[in-house]
Amino acid sequence: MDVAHSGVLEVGIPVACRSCQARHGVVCGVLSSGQLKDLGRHSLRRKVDAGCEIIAQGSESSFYSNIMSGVVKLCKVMPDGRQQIVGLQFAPDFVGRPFVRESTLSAEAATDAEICVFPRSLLDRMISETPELQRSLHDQALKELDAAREWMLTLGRRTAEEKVASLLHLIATHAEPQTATSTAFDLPLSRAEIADFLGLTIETVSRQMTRLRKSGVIRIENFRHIIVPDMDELERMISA
Amino acid sequence: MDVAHSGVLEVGIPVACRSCQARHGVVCGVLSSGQLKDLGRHSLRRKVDAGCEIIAQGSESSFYSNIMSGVVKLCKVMPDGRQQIVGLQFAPDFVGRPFVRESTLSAEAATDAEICVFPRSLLDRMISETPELQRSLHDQALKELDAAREWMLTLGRRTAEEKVASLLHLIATHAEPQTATSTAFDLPLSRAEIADFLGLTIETVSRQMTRLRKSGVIRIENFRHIIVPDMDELERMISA
DNA sequence: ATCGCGATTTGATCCAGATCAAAGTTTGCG
DNA sequence: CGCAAACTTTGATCTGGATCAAATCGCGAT
Repeated sequence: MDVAHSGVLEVGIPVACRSCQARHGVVCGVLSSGQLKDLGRHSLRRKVDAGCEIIAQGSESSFYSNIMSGVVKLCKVMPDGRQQIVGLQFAPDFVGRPFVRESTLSAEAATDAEICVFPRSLLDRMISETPELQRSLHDQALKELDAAREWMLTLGRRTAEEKVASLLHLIATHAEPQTATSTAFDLPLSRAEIADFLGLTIETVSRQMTRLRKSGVIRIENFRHIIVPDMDELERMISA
Repeated sequence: MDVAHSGVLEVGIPVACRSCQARHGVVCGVLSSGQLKDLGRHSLRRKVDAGCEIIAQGSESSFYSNIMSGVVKLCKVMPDGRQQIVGLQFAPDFVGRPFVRESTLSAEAATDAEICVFPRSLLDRMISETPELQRSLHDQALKELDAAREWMLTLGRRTAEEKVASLLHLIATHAEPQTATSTAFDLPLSRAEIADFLGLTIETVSRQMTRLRKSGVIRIENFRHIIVPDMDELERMISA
């Protein structure tokens, strides 16, 4: 995936990583090379393991990130422990909510991932000053809004089988490589996480998965690796 | 509600309305008075009846609107007719998706409403040129994104009773007037629309409504008019 | 007023998906 | 290698909400 497209340019000066122990990152910057000077010393590339919480729900976070590789899940949990994944983000998405101190959701690496971290104060200022950056973040917000609303339809009106098919379609669409019709990919989510994304239980997810396998829509290897022989067939299941 | 806050200023020159038959509107404009001159002759205020479709799903729309009064529902429908309301908008929200030709959802007046209509081409240009407008639309997009994600939690993880309580809470929160704890309001949605917003059937909505009434959380008059004696109690039901 | 029709409520029954329970599988670690 | 803990699948049963089926209510038109 072309990272430069996202408005993120990698500069490549190796530095010690301040926030994660025993790892090192490289500096990266945002948008125009004129601004790289500003940002250079304040941002860094960082590796995070699967399960690592990038932003905690209800906390104030003092930084933003760009996803360089891997998958990040956005999650809301209720006081009694019920939880719902409200979005998946892939490279080169932006993580964090501009202009607002406290996050209403948590962001957690679903797979091992690399992110590029920026201090909030700096980036907030840059957003106000550079219209292209504002526009690029506005575009991503609108894209995420479309995705969220599409998922509301899935959560509210689709059956368990359609939900699972929708998830597979979503992942397949965002995880290359794919041939013309046949697609293979690794699921970035466990069964429990899939259940939390679809508003189902793990048992139901598992059962629908076997159902799709038995009906020939997908093949499963290693729990995680999925093959979709015919994407059209998968799309037909979603009736969309 | 303070409409000027939204970046919309009403100018108040009466003109014939081009798009709706037998009605008349008044010109209104966007943001700074310097730009009003530009926009003045191209936008108009318009009354729409409940049920009127402002933007059709899958169509290209050539205008944007601002809601001056009333409630607008955003709706997605599947080929087989299942449908899901994916958002409610109140004055002074902006309706329409900047920069994208085709809408993935329909916008329909849920109540009689007044909207202020702008030609797309003009506003797209203005958005690019005026950072405050861009910023204001960016903010609304982020607000809608938060609302959509909150609703995903409701759709995926709450029970029917909690869903209905969540809806009442949402409406109560956006429809004044309210005293310290007691609140009264008119529902802008029919039972069928509530069902489509909550991912339930009308029968379940009706049953949960009576349940809330019998347990004393709400009082119902006229199907449409609801009284919440104690908002705290309603909030406790949502566990949020 | 009364009629008629659509919206709402209420009741009876059904079923998709949840819950409870028990095997497999996979992975990491001593 | 072998065991333990976590994850996944499969099975049996239960249940919240859907579906099917009547009433009842409210409202505009005659």
